[in-house]
Amino acid sequence: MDEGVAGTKGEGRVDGRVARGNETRALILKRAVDLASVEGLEGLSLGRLAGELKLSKSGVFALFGSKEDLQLATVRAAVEVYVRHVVRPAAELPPGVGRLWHLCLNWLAYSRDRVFPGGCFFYGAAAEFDAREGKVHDALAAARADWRAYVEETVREGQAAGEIDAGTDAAQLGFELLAFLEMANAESVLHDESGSYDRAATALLTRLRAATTDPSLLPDAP
Amino acid sequence: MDEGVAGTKGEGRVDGRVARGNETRALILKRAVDLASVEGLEGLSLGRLAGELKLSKSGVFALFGSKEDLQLATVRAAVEVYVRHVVRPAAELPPGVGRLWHLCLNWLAYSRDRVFPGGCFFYGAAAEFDAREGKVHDALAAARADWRAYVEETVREGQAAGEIDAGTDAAQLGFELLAFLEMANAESVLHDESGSYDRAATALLTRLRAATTDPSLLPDAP
DNA sequence: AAACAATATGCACGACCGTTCGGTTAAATG
DNA sequence: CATTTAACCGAACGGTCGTGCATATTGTTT
Repeated sequence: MDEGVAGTKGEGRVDGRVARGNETRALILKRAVDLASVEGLEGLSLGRLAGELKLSKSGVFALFGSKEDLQLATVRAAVEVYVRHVVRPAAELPPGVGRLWHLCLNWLAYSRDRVFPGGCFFYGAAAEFDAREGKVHDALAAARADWRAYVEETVREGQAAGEIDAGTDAAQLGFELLAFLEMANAESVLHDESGSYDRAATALLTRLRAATTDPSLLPDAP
Repeated sequence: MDEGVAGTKGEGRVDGRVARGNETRALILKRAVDLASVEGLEGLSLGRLAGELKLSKSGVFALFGSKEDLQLATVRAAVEVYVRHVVRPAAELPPGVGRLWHLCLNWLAYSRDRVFPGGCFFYGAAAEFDAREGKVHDALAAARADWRAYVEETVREGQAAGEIDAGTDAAQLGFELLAFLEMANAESVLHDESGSYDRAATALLTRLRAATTDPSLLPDAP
């Protein structure tokens, strides 16, 4: 069984020591996701993390158990940030092509605003572990599969709402939209430039217009 | 001054020692590009490289001068492979939308056939160094810029040949085509699957059909 | 044959890596 | 109160990393 919130039992009482530990863990992970987005998950080092945060290396180690577990925890922490910036705001909108469009816009903002200093965390991490084996690869593959499935579901909801052509292949449309998003991130980070986000927005809008039943639901220009 | 072919002077005579060195260098780089495509350019290690090839670590080191120079040489070696598999075969076709289409097909084959065991070398390497500074980043950024410029030039040649709409924004079309290619590579390598190449081909063909003046120049299905 | 140049090696270095272990401090428990 | 439990530290371990350096080997030049 998994404790949703660590330390909760019966009433809201929490062990003060565990609470302190969770705070430290969160502090470490906050730094870890930023570091990993630039240097990679393998570039994470217990010593460096401890040094920057003025903790002992063995203390950091003890809080996670192993480097691999630290990497896995870092991935989970990045997922939370991702959901907060990209998924949740769009979920508040009614299903339809507008929600899909804003999902894309949120993603572009998440990348452009450098929520992670190295651009999209998962772009870098997935590229780093795509051809390897192990738990970290599996966690990243699962995270990406979830994200793709969510986008496809959003497409299907748009179809159910009558705003997206019923004949549209949801997986195909998702593939193309995500391709534009990731391409924008890649170009922008590599060349330290932001024009690619406009290109992506143009491409996204054109593609969505071709798939919607009512173009007036989408803006004229990005 | 840079020697295009090392050791050439006056006639075609080559120093036997230099020739041997070049062979060893090529042997090392052959292994290095494969290794780096899976483990990353930073994951390259002189000791491991030397061990696998039964050379001494200091010998490998002396041949390149530093790890950074080894990485740069590895990037150059990967460019050669890339040009041989993707660019050159398409350059033999007449300018037009057909050349552009085959450029994309070559890329898909280059990725799908795992010319590098970890998928497209530059996808991984660029993601690894995109947010860093230094010569390796610059080399990768330059390589990618060259590739994009080449694709755009191919688009413009197609326009000059009257096979692509004159009103098409070459940079925008290039952006979208490359997005599909890289997305296919990313999905395929991460999930160890090959269906994404079909998706990419479908997307590419649809996009090219929308931009060409004569759809009969393109196949009906990928 | 002598002088030279380039490849390749063996050995050692300092730095950093993840990990282990014993010990200290402080909160919860009885 | 004493005891247990959890966070955290300091020091050390075995390994690997990139890098120097002195030297042997091999090919070229005069």
